Order: sequence, then C-alpha cells, then structure tokens
Amino acid sequence: MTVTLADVAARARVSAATVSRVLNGNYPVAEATRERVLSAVAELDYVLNGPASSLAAATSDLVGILVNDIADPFFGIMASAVQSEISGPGGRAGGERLAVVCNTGGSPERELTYLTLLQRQRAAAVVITGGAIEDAEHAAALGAKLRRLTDAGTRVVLCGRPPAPDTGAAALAFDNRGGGRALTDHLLALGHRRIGYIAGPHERTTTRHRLEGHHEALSAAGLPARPELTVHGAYDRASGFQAIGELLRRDPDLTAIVAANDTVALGACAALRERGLRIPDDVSVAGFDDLPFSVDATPALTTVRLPLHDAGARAGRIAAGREPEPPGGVAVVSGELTVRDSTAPPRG
Amino acid sequence: MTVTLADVAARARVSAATVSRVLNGNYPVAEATRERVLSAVAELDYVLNGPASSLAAATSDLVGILVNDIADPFFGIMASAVQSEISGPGGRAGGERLAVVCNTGGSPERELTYLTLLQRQRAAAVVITGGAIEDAEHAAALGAKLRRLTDAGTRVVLCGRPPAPDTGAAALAFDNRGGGRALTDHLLALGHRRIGYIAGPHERTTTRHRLEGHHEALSAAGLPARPELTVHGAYDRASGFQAIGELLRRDPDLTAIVAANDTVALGACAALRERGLRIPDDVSVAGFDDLPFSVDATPALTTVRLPLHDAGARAGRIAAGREPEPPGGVAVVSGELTVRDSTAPPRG
DNA sequence: CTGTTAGCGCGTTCAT
DNA sequence: ATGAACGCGCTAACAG
Repeated sequence: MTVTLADVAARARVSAATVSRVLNGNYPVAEATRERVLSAVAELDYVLNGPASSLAAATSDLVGILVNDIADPFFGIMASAVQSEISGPGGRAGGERLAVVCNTGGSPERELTYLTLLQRQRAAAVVITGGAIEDAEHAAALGAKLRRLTDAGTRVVLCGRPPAPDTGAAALAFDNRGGGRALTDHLLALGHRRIGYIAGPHERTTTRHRLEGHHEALSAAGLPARPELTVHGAYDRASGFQAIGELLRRDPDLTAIVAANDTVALGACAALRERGLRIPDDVSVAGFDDLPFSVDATPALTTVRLPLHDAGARAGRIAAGREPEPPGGVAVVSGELTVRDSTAPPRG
Repeated sequence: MTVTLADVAARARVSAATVSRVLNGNYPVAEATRERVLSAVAELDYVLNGPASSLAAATSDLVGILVNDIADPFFGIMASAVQSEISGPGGRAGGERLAVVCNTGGSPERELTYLTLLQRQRAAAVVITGGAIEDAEHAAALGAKLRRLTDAGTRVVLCGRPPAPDTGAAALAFDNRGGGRALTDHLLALGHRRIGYIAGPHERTTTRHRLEGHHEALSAAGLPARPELTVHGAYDRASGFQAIGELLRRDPDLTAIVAANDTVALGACAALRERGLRIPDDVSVAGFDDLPFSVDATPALTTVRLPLHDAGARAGRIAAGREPEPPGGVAVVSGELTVRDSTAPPRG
C-alpha cells in the first residue's frame, strides 16, 4: 500500500540503511549511490514515516510553542519569529522542524497538560512565551515538569518570562519593571501627578513587574502610594474600557492613564473618547508592548517597545541549537520607551 | 531509563495490551484493573510514547494549519479558533490533538513542503487558510498533493479559500466577491465617483475576487472602468502607505479609497493624514476583514466583517471529525458590510 | 562506504 | 475481560 524505505532500497538496489543515511545526510554515502537513491525516492514518491523515524531515533522534529492565545499579536509575533528560526542543521531528514502551537489561555492546568503532550511527542524543544503565573503549587509542578523535559533532552526556552531556576530551561526575560518605570518617569517628567493604572490580571509576573516599575517611579519622585488608582483586569480591550469608568469615579481629576499593555490602552482610549475627553489634551494615555497597530492609533500611542520578533527569533535559534544559551542561562531583554502623541503635559 | 508500557504493566500486574486498552479507552476493561493501571501510570509518572503509538496505529494526533503568517491577526484568529476545536473524541489517548502551525509566507513551494512534512507526520488532518495562488502548475501540484493526503486518510479542510475540486478536500470559502461589491456599492450610494483601489498581490484568489466585486459594483452603476486607479501591493501597512502616493498622483481628486484589507487601509490612512487630508471629510477609506484593531482606528474603519473565528472553529471541528463536511464539500461564508466613521459622502 | 542485525514502544489481531 | 505474539517503518550499532 504505502511506500516504505524497503521499497526504495529495493528500487535503488541498496540496503535500507543506506537509504536512511542518504535521507538523513549524517553519514558519508558515495555520490553515485546517493543519486540512485534519490531518484528511487522521487520515482516512488516516497515520504518518510515520521513516527517510525522518531521512534527509532528517540527524538522528533517537533518544537512546541506555548502561548496564551495565538490570536493575540503579542504572542503571534513571537510564535512567528520562533517558527522562522527553528529549521536548520540538527533536525532530521531535511532539517525541517515543525512548530506545535499550544494555546494555554493562561491556564496553569492547560500549560501542564500541553507540556505533557509535548513530552509524549518527544518534542525536540519547547518555547514557553508570556509571563508566569505566581502560584507556589503550580510553580513547583511546572518546575518539575520542565526538569523532566530537559532531563529527557528536550531544550526548553522561556521567552518573555522570568527564569525558572534549577529546571535546565534557558530564559529570555523582558525587563517589564524597567519599562514600567520608564513610562511613569516620562509622565512624571511631563508634570503629571494624578496617574491611574490599569493593571493586568493578578498573579502574573508580567502584571506585577510592570506595576512595580510604576511604583518605583512614583516613590522615587516622592509621591505617595495611591492604591485606589490601580485597577486590575484582563489583558484585553474590554478591560481597558471598563477600567476607565472605575478610575474616573475614584478620581475624576486624573490627568494620565497607564495601561497594562497596548490593547488595554486602546480600550481605555475608546472609553475616554466616549466621555468626551480628548487625548492627550485632557488625559494622557500610555500602553506597553508596541504592537503594530499602536502606531496607527490616533493619537499614536506612547508605549514601551518590546522586541517581540527578535526575542522570539533568538528563542527559536536557541531551541534549535543554532545559538548557545545566554551566559548563566538567562538574558534580560530591555524595552524601549517610545514617546508618541498620546502623552503630553497636563492642562493648566 | 524511560518508563514504558511494559513497566506500567508489570507494576499493575497486567499485560501491556491491557494498559494500552485502558489508556486508549477503546476496549472494555474491568473497573478494578482499570484503576490499578491508572495508579501505576501515576506512580511511575508514565507518559505515552507518541511516535511509537502513531507508528503502530498508523495515524497521529497532529493537525496541520497552514497560514501565510501567524503574526498577522487575520491568520492568528483563524488558527486560534481551529486549535480550540480540534481536541475531542476520535483522538488517541485523551483525545487531545496538537496544532502544527506552518508559516508559508504565501510561497507555493513552502506550501507544498509543509504539506509533505505533515504527510510525513501522518497528520490526522490539515487546515489550509487564506487565499490560493493562481498558477496552473502550482495548482496541479497542490491538487495532487491534497489527493494523496486525503487518500491516506488525512482530512483536509480549506478555510477561506475556494474549493479544490477532485481532491477530497472540504472548503469553507469566503465570499470575497460579494463583500467587495457591497463595499463599493456603499461608497457609490454615498455619492463617490472617483474611487481608488489598493489591491493585494497579483495571482491570489482573494485579491482577484475582492477586485472583481469592486468592478461589478462600478459597472452596475454604469461607471467606466479606470484601471489606472487600481494599484497592487502586499497585504501590509507599507503597501497601503505607498499606494496613496501613487494613486493621488494618478488622480488628485479621488474622494474614496478601497483597500485590500484593514491593514492596508490603516497604512493608507496614515499616508493621507500625513498629507493633511482628513478622513472621511476629504477622503473616505474602507478596509476588509474587520480585524480587532479596526474599530479602534480613528475614525473607526468601514469594512467588511469576515467571521474569521467562526470559520476557523468550524474548520477545526470538520478537521477533527466532530462535524460533517458541508453538503457537496463546499460552504460559502459571507462577509457583512460594516459601516463606521471612515466613510462619508464626498465634499461639495 | 555499505550491508546485517537488532531493537525502538506500542496497537492489534487471535486466543483463552 | 485479559494475555501472547507479531509487526508497524525506521535508525543505530556492528561488521566488513
């Protein structure tokens, strides 16, 4: 029925082992036989059996990518970059590696489930994107799982997430704290003193670090902490939209809003506009990430640019073994304050 | 070294076959032994060997998703939806299926390469998103490849692409022509007569169909064809930005612009603003797709809403065998004209 | 440089 | 309801 290695071997009048060697290109094979094999492959329209190959070799060409949601450009950009860099030397026949994208929805359970599924597939590597969930129990379970993966030879790279010590995983961590601080420093320098903060979900490192940066800036400026000016919500547009109502109720004289990310910021902008408030004349707004649409918002959004593509590409290369891990297994990736038109000095 | 079925069997004092049956849940197993097996699995921290399982069963739990670029929300949204629907009954141990996302970059060669790679993996199904490339040679090669896949038992679903007759592939085709026509009809009804069109790349069904809809509307209104008012470019922001310069040079008195999609439209808006033209006062602009950011553009973008999530979800269910194929293997998915603030009657 | 020999770990008959 | 035996298709020693 289906063509196998043996069929190709027979056609090319060599042994199956030789065909395998030609296909994987790892052993020296005489040019003449090589060509004979390749034409037999072409003539029979032979396609290697991946599962059989992976079984025998005890490793696959699959690279897992864990994301919260691939529909969110924040993750889409990283996943795309990872995918573009994972193929190359080291892979099986042809060096092509396949990206298995797993939407965790930010759920700890699904994160673990997908890691088990990737372990089952004997994935060559796993890239985990996005911030971590700060829950001791989950952290322990995740750490154990990562260790089992790395022990089994799966390369694990954390992209945009703090290091996981003693797991064997490499980490490219975003400097969310520094970015958060730079953003609030910018608003402070413009003269803002009443700043509302729309934070992400509780218990996520990304949320906490960005918020800590905000607080650092405030306290460095000698401003008192005003916890009532921080509201939490999801990393989505609706959250930003709703938060404006709450924040304005708590302090109608806010002159600036910092959002957890650009998507939230856009929701906030929409809510402000709906109330007849002008940006940045009445209220300044800042985001985080610098997603592609942020430059096209009106006014163009002040934000912190995260090199999502570059970080993803590097994670992909590390996952593919094409680039060494960063020294100590950890590299910090900085964001860059990107001032545009949505922030300006407060009125008066 | 690594725990195998046999180890679990020994621990549970049953045969390997029984363990397999428990894990796959396809055969009746006594409740008592079932529990014994499951606790042995837990105690030994056993993880099924996917490649071995796939080899023996001659099928895998992998579902391929071909996209132009997963970083583009147009594809990200569909891929996310596919992914959310592919798990469930019919899959191996646990029913969990994994999504293999392949960025083709719109290249015919990579499209074929990835299909071969998925064939190699014995993928359970393949979902191909986005428009097709109109090249006879490639169409033939692709058709042959699809037929080989379906013959081998891989379910193939085209999502947002016209049917591929005689390949065994199901198709959910977007009504790009109807959407394109509705959009231009809308502009015509507003009174526009000089309409520029920024089309996508040549040789793509999506480009051609949207453009044909545009021409249908013009000719139904008795307007002469003005080929010089159509420029082609990529489906990206830069293309829209550049096209404005070209179109305005060809006719400085254009009152409306139709873009290949929302991303292109945003680039066009930026270029218009840069020239001091106001939208929609001086020039109306319309997009296509209704991506999430389009409602937040200022002014909010008039566009044709494509149910990307729903279409992807349906494609996922069909791929997973959880929903029957549409009658005749083809379903047309309509877009919905969504009028917002970027279009208005021309001045004067 | 090439052939021979063993498995890789699991699913699936066929018995019982 | 359970076990024994075989084979899925390939890679990796080991010879030569």
